[in-house]
Amino acid sequence: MESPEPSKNNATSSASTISAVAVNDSPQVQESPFFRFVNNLSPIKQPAKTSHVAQGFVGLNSPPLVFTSPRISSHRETHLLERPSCAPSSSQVKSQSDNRGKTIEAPGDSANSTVDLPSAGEFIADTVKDFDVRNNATSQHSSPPPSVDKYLVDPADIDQMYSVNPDEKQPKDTESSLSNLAQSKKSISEVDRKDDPHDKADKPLEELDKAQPGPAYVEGQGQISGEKNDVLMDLQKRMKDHNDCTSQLPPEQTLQDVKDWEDCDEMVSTSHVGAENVSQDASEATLKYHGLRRRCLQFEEAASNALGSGKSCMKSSAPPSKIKMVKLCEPVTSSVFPQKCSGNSTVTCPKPSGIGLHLNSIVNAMPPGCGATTGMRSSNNLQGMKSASISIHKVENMKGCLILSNIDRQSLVDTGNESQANDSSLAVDSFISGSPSLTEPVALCTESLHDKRKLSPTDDGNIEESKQPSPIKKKKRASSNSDDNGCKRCNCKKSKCLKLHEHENKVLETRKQIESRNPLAFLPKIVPQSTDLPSTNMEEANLMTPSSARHKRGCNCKRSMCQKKYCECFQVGVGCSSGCRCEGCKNIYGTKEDYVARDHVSNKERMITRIANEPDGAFLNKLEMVASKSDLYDVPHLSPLTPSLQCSDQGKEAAKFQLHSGQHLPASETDVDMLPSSENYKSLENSHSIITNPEPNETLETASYDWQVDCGDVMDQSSPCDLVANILQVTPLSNPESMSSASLFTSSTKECGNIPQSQPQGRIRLISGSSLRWRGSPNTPRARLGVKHLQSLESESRLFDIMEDETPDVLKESLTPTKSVKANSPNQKRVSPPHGHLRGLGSSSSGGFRTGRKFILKSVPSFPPLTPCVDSKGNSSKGNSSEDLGNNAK
DNA sequence: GAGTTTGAAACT
DNA sequence: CAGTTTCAAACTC
Repeated sequence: MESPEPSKNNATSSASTISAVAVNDSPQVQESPFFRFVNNLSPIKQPAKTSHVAQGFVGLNSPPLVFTSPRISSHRETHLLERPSCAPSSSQVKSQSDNRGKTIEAPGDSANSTVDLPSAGEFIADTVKDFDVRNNATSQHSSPPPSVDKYLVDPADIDQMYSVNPDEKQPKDTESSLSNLAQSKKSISEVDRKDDPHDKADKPLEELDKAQPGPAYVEGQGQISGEKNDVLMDLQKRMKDHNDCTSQLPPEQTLQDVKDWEDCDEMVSTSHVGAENVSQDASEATLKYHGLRRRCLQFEEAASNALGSGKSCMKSSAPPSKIKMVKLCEPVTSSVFPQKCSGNSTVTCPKPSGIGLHLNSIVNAMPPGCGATTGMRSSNNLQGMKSASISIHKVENMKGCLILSNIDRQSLVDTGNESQANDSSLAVDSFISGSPSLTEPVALCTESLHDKRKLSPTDDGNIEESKQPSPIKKKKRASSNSDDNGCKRCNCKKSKCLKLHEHENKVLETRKQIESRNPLAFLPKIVPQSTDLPSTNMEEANLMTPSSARHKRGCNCKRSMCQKKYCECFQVGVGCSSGCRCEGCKNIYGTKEDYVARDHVSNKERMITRIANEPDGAFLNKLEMVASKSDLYDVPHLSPLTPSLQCSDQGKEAAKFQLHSGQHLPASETDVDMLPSSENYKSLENSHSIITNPEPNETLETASYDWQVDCGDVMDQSSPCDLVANILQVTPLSNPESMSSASLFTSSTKECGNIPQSQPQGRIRLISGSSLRWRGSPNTPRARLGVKHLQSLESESRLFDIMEDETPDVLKESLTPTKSVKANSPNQKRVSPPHGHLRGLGSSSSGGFRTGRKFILKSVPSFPPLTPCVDSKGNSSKGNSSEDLGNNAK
């Protein structure tokens, strides 16, 4: 940070980058005619610092080709680091608008404008090219999976990138968050190369603050050609439809749509990159899209934060952290949520889903890069746009991930920067706790997390006050002697405690060493319970007790009964879990004994309540309507989509499996694989009656029967609303990207590992059925259902295996479909799944689902994987997820 | 503030 | 893996 030396840049920058730096930095270059020319172009004639800005600015107005080449190269180098094409695209659009808005304003404020402009302006031209190239390659894939790959980034690279601009990671405004993020990402590379580290740290923040989408932004939209307007309008329409359906639509679709939009934006931006201006209408539409993107991006951002949090968080200081904190808090309480949402994005605000996005942005998105364990979540964040529950879940996960990532970063970054470690911890703490002070030690961070959950949404910034008013807390803090740096002070004198600030350097070194030996060494002890389903309403928020989080290692109390601070679990305000070896546990936050049962029940209740409170009542209504209209066996108009059919089949299979094996599949698994058809859904609803009067004339019927059987148990516990809710949640699963949503379920189920999953299964199944309706593709003949059913069987069996075993090995060992089918299906009719067909649809869906499942599994782990998570990649994800889980468990 | 209790960590 | 020792924090007075 301090010294923008070539050496630093070398890691990420190419020769071109170096050259650019040299141009800017070297006095010779500055004196060169070219440099003069550049400076003349931009109002800012400051040396190196502004130079890059000027370049960016110049690029916008009159892009000198000379700079472009290095930029392009640099940009492309960082290209890998950047997430999906959409992010850049959005960034481009936004950057343009911002730049223009800034350009208008810029004259007055050169410093700020310069800062913003460079990132946006510089990259625009370059990025346009890149995007064009990308679009050629990737635009064709509207499907999420390909984009997911893009998300994969080398953590180290990401770290470097983000580390450069700590400020950028925490945009104050959600509106600006996207643009800022994109800008930051883009600008980071150049800024690092060109700018003085100080500038990086200080100015970006200012820029971000000013970069907020204001009138200037709208104005900046400028003018757009009629065609573009049409396109934008079209997009807008779609967006509106989306919004209407978004809550209803499965995350998958949402993601796809978002991506589509992004692609569209990209297309627009790229095509018009030159000097195009976007009309206000278009801008509005784009803004909406941006809102969606923002969500996605925010997830990414969150992930990025986790990755790069080290520096970004550190210097961002209170404001950014606050902002994020707010976002985090939002999900907790629905009441708060709307307010905050209203401000920024029109599209997402009204719905909790929007919160989810924000949350997602904050949390789980632990992108591949997030520290050692974060990887999975980020992907989830990206995907889990819709359900508030998902968002909440993500938020929690994000918190954990952020913490972890930050911590990890601490250790990792510390090596390079001593101050960073402290800063990162602070950032983490501040970020999590939302306390502006950034004074709490990392250890407290986890507490703040839990406390937050307890806190009312209104508490926003001051968690500390709201935390545990009990004197104990204060005492603890006092004892901990957390200093301003966020490092926990202690009185360890004989233990060579690394916490002692006196030995900051030693601490850093030691940490580094320790980290090298054990990457997870500095992970937070408290891990947010991934199984906890996100809560959209107050009830759920209330449910978010500290017990929702668990001590990573668990306590070993034998005398204190976990009622005193001797107990680590109690200390951090979390309930004891199965991992605890305490005796006579009486932890007020939750006893070990109650942990399993309570968790299971709570998850179920949360699901129900969330569904009931789902803001998107329309969606539920639709589902109900569809269900009412369609008969179990006659649902021509409802025509379940092919995926749904598969799902239904799968669900049946799952049900069969349960019946025979007696094992309960986690709902998440079934959710992922199964897209319940309307028929199935209805059958589920009528499961009881069906059971009594089964009419399995056809394979489909049989399947429904099985479902019913399985659902029977579920139905007892879950109301139709649950089914609907489950369906809603499940729906997203159809898309691979939607896996994030699915991940919620999976995660919950996973953590609940000990908990009987009978109910979850039923829910899952039900969900799958409902999802079918929702998605209802054009009519699908029953025959299809039969075929798909077979396919679904395979997928289900695999899912079963995966779900049953939380361990990665199990996940890897996808059960052969035949195995599960034979054992499970009471009705031998469907036993043999058509492999070919499955691979076509099912496998694409099932395979994709698998992948998605895998993703889910990964996302579930509270800790980010050390290796960059490959969310999109099923196999890798499986292994990683499992590994992560194992690590987390440990 | 001193002394005791407690659990974690390190060590054997 | 179990037992012991050391240590610092939590707790009590």
